[in-house]
Amino acid sequence: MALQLHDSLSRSLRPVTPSQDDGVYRFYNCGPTVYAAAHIGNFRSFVVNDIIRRMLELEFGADKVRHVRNLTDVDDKTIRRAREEKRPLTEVTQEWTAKFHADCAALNCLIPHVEPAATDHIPEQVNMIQVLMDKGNAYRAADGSVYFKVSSFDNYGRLSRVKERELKAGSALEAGNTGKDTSSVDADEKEDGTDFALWKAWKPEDGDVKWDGPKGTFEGRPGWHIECSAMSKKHLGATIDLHTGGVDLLFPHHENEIAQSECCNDTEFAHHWYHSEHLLVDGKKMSKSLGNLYTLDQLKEMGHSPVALRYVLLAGHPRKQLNFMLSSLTAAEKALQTLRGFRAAIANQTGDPAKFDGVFDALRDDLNTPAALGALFGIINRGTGDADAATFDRIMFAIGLDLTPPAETIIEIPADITALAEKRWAAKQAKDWPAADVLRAEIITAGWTMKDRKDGYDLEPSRQ
RNA sequence: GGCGCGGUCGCCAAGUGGUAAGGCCGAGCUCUGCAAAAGCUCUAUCGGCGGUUCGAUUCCGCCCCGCGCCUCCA
Repeated sequence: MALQLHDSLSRSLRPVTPSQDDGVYRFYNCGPTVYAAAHIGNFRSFVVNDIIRRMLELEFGADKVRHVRNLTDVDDKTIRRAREEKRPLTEVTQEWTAKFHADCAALNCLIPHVEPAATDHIPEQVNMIQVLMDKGNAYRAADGSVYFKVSSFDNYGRLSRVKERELKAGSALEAGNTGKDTSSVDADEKEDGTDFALWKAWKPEDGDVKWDGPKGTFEGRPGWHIECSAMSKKHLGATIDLHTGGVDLLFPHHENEIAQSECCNDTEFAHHWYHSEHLLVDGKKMSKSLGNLYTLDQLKEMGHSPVALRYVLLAGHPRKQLNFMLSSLTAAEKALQTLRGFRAAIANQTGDPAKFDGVFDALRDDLNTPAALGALFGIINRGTGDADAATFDRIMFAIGLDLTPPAETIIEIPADITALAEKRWAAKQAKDWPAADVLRAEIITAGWTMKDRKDGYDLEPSRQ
């Protein structure tokens, strides 16, 4: 079975194949906006993309995959953050980029081949906007901003099936079920409500964040969507094999990218579109207002490991909303232990690679990670038999689970606890069971767990 | 209002037109003085009502409930 992925444009499962003669598969994954720590929902999409990357490597070879993921380092949010903290924009974005990289590493994500930043590609974006203006697909508004003229692109709305972006009677906004502030939406200067910004003229609140714009426009900065069009073209070419991101990017972001790129390049932008679904927390989308937003650091502070989070993210189908619960992390830690135990049990054993075919089949079938995990445990439950260690490791590579046991944390054991443990051990050696039991109870009360071995014991702090 | 998704064991979660994977929790057992660890065993008829079919959890229709996007969010 060949690798197949769902394609959002045709809404069907389509095989994944390189379209260019060099056999290199090119894919672009919309990356983070670096203004704060990414939350675990963001990481769901990056982990899913990491599995795509890994599956592509297994499918075509590591040297036949080109993976690009951008960094959005200039937009309203980054600028606001810098202004609030009275720091230069680059200082803020570099800080959060470093944090993002650290989190990705902790989650065992492979590093993209290219990680272009928007601010490093201003000329490319300006050029693209220039072309669009020259072709009549974009216009300059009175304030010097440039907008894309949606009506100039017939295919607009094909991806999202949203033909009109205007507010209609009965829309969410009209219905009043929104408390969001729409005053900052740059609607004033647009010829049509559906048009979107390619270039945003400088405003006082932008501070020193500004660049020269296309000819005849004012200083300013690029709109959000254009960076992906420009950077994808620069690093992967006018037509790419796959473009990915979270569902929320489907509209307007990806719809707009298609419009810009296809009008500019006169060729298909992406052969294949893949969108991962949202991670929900306690049944709702994460949001600061609901207070159900978690970062990797927060989970670590609660004593959970990044691998456990990765496992939890794998436990749901990537294209289905996944309901995250903290208890899932505990379940994941246990499952991971089983995996580690199995791996240790088969050590360097060789066996029948075909034994694990079901796991790879599930993965190749639109990245069905939960089914793959199910198949894996099904095999594990039938015993170590002729399990092939190398094949097992390939599975771990594919889903990116690092089974290396978490580094032994050095824990200071208080002297009084050690003393109690020594006394109990002595009582046990003397077969004075009542005394031993009393001492065990005392140790437990003190918050520690004494685990006996044949030749000694271990002490661990009791988990809350 | 438009577009889309989902409702499967206590929790998480796959799946198929022929009576439902897996993980966690729980229960019982084995092994250990106890505990821990490990091993074994056990636990669902798939939101509701109709329809199609020899047969539906799986296809169609309606209803109920939940979620997402439509607003520079992964």
